[in-house]
Amino acid sequence: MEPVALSWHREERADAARNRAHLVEVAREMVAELGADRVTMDGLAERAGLGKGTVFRRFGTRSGIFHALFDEEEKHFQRQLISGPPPLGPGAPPVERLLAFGRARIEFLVSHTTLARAALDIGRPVPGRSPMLFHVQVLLAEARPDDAKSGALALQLVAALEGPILLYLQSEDDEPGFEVDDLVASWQLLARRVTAPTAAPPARR
Amino acid sequence: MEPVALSWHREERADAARNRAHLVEVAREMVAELGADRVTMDGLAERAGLGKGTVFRRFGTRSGIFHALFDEEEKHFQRQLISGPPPLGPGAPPVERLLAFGRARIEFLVSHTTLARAALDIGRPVPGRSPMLFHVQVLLAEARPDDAKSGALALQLVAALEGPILLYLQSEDDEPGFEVDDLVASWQLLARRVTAPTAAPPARR
DNA sequence: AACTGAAGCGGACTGTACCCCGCTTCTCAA
DNA sequence: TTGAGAAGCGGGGTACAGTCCGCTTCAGTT
Repeated sequence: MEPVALSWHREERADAARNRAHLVEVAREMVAELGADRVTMDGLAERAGLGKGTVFRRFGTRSGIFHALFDEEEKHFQRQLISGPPPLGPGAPPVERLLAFGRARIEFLVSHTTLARAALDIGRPVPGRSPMLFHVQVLLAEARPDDAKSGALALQLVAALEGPILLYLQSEDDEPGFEVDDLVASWQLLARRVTAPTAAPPARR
Repeated sequence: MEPVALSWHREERADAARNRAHLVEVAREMVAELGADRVTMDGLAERAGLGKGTVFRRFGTRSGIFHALFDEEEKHFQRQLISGPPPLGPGAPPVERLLAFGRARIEFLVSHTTLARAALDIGRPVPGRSPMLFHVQVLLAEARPDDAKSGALALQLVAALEGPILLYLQSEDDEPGFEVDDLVASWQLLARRVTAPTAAPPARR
């Protein structure tokens, strides 16, 4: 009888895992040293002492590398959300948590802008099942159980949060653009108003 | 006395303008025929009977081509905003216009997704002075003169509108993802609540 | 320990975005 | 009409992302 595949994913082989870890480490060095845009696949492979094929096998695409790097940072952030102290973590009322989330997320993204942007891959868009999305959706549902059924609202709030930094705003140098505090304040305004109890029944039409 | 440069931009030379127009035309054909991702600079140059250098001189970058194509569509859209019939154009109360804008913009982006995405260029982000941003900012200021001072709110609402389509959503094929109607409905909810008269004075803190 | 199929590896190869620079064409003023 | 300088043009050159496939290494099995 042939072995039944219980998990969809066979474990990564030991040497492969070793190489992945090493590549991530070297990549981080190179990003720190040269900036993300000067990191090339060939350069990374060479400096890591591995073949180019290996790099691509591990990360699939150039932005895959930055995605991997960024993901490590994300994990720290997510840990705050699920087991950190309130109001960011559990234990505060949903709206409070939403507001805290907004500030924390914006500050996080601002301090990781280059990586976050380098990790973006147009054509293969951000996975629909992102933890950020889920988090906002849950909080939203707690705060206003009536709406938010489709998840579109959560998606849009996340986009309102991340879009300006990922997509629209000149990251650094030259003119000021927007201040972080403005973004935080106005997202919090948005979140508060969306979750505020509706005074009158929703307008006809 | 040497001539003073009154405008920052000397007019484009006649042959150059001719070439640009021709390139745009050929590019549009090729996009329709092959899909945006199979349009190459060399291919475009060859099919247009021009040198590769010329293509780059005119559009600067690959996504520049799609940007040019997309801009033409945008112009039609913007015309609706500034001189079309209400509620999209002028003549309706601001909140009505905002709601109409949301629907129109989402439908517009959905029907031009591939071009819009191809026009995206990470690294050189969307110009801060976009007409969309301005439009939303004005309507917002009319509806709620008290807040929206920094413009961040308008930016975030635009991001909420465009982000899901440009960045987060799998554009076509496979599973449903989100329905356009969900996006429209929930953005309108967002817009309505943000502009709704606040019941109580803004919460302390 | 030896075997074996799967997983991983390397690096030559390909396609393409973007640069460069000598040559051509335009524009405008005299 | 012509001369001069600027703007535009072409296409070969470069660098890099991503593919391919024959060889090597691993990890269970006997």
